[in-house]
Amino acid sequence: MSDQLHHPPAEALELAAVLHALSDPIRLNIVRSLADAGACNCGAFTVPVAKSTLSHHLRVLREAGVTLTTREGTQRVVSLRAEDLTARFPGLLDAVLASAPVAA
Amino acid sequence: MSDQLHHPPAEALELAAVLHALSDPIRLNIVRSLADAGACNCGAFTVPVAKSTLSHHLRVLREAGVTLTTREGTQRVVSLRAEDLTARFPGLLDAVLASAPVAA
DNA sequence: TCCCTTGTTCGACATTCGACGAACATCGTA
DNA sequence: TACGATGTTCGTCGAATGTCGAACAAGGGA
Repeated sequence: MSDQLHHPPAEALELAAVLHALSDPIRLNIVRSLADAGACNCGAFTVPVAKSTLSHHLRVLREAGVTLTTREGTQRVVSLRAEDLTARFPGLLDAVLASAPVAA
Repeated sequence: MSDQLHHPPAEALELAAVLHALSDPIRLNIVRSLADAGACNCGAFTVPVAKSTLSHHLRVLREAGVTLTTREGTQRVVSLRAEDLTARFPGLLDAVLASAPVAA
């Protein structure tokens, strides 16, 4: 297997795919956690789903180009691709994060 | 039936719903047309789908609070709720429109 | 009145999505 | 080597989504 997980290059990010990735409450939650905490391993997210489901959501985010996932020993470290996103879609991530105080 | 179509009030717009409404290429196309042309009747959109499908997409946009639809005789006039969206999610619509030059 | 234009609504259908548990792979460590 | 921790992948399920055509509703003219 590729020891590198699939990530789209920065210039290939598609708006519809990014918006779709962000349009799920669970994933929005994950993105907010990442914006707050910087980077997390997969187990650090407090989402009310099974780990296989979490893995699925992280994959959607990763394949849309929203997050970056790297191997760190037996763990995965997930972080926001904030710079790539902002370069491709200026203001989008900021607007989403500003509007997404979860419960609001 | 209600001669008024259902539209969520400005303060009830949900981010995930708005993002989901915008995450479809066809709907993104519609939103861009509206941003350019101001307001259109349903038939004015040049989208490659059947009219029933277009009607469905317009409903999704309307129920997410992205567009406003009013009756105008036998036609419907569809417009962007740009002010409501910007008030609720500052910068979001601008970012989407700036990034959505369709073919880009 | 009859008909045409404009959209909506109603099934039907295939596809996708989100969710789960079970099984598997990988790495670090005892 | 054996085991435990961490995630991924697989198979499955039900619900939602996108699409279409056909039927329907409402207005405006001829």
